[in-house]
Amino acid sequence: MKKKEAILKVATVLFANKGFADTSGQELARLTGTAEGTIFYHFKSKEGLLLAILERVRDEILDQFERFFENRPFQSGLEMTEEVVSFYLYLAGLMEDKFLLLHRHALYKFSESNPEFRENLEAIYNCLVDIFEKAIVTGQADGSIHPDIHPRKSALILFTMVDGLVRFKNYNLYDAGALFNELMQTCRRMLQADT
Amino acid sequence: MKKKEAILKVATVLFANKGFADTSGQELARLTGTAEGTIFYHFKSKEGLLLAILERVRDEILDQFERFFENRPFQSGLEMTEEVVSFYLYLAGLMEDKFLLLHRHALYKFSESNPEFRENLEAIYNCLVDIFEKAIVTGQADGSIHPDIHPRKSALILFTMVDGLVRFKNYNLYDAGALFNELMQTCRRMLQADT
DNA sequence: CGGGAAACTGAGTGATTACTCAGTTTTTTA
DNA sequence: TAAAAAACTGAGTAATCACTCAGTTTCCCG
Repeated sequence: MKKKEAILKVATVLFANKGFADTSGQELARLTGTAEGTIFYHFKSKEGLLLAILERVRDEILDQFERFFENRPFQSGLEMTEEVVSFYLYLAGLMEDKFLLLHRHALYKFSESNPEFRENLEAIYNCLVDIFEKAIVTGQADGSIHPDIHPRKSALILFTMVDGLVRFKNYNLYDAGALFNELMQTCRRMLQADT
Repeated sequence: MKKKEAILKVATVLFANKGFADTSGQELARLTGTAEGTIFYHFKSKEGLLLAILERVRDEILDQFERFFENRPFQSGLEMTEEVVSFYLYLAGLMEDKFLLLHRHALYKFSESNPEFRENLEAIYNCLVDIFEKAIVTGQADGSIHPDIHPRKSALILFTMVDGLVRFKNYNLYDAGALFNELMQTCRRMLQADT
């Protein structure tokens, strides 16, 4: 069981940073100190290995958000939204490789032929969007968020924004950290009720 | 010259939709009706072909925005911003393959070793962000955009949002078209001066 | 211990890859 | 129209790929 763990760990980093097609079984074996055959003993194929990684990432992200919400009192729906955005960015830093992997095209390519990929991706994305939506609905109930806002659609916009920022950061296109305050301000302006 | 054009055209579609590593010279030759040797007669390598495509995409995008601004009167900076967002989304639909290609990891991987890739990517991104920034500055001058907004940073946030939506659309994750109105409303709320 | 199961090995396989090159066809030019 | 230049060809090459399999080691349980 030790080697299986090593393969999953190393493959996550390589698939995320080098890409699925550009990572060979040979390289994977070398870096994990295993024989190439071991990879195919534990996983039926390279695609199967990627799927196993995706399942882990889904579990981890869903688990992290579950723990985030445990016994956390929010002053208002607007504050809840802001804290979720903040936590998402924190998580993307903590699990950088895994979020990078989620932006890889290989996942979406396999999704077209293998429903298991799509199910896992949908579970992750829906979890995130659902949380944003719930926060907006809460905010509309307590008056901190403007009633004209469409909860689902705005949740998607919010997600687009945050996820896009993570992408920029991971690609080193712009200094995403410097945009944090601006992002929070944008969320507030976008959502808040008239004062 | 006819075959070179065909190779560039077909490779753009394949690299964008199948990926760089997953597109072979053999397939490219078959679909363009050329011999595989022809590809390497016109481009020194597969990487060189990708670079040639990227240069075309840059030229095309920069050209499109130049033409967009020709003799176009904007009522205000805020309106200008909204129209730029709108045009960006229109362009992403018109040049779907090319925008899909811009989200491919191969480009960013080559950017690390080949400065020509990075220069072209930066030219594209800076063009887009600069336009957003200029629109915000204009809006702050004419009073349609809130003075507290940081032009550059907000331009980046705006770009993040729009580009993220394009990504969702291209990946068929969510119906981006349905989010258009919400996006425009978000831009307005995010930027507009107090009323 | 003993023995069966699970984990692991690494040489081997056929397919595919990017790229080359010597030669042919087409186009341009004088 | 002849010669030079440019465009094009496709068989060939060495390397790499994902994956297999027959055999070995390690582990667990009675």
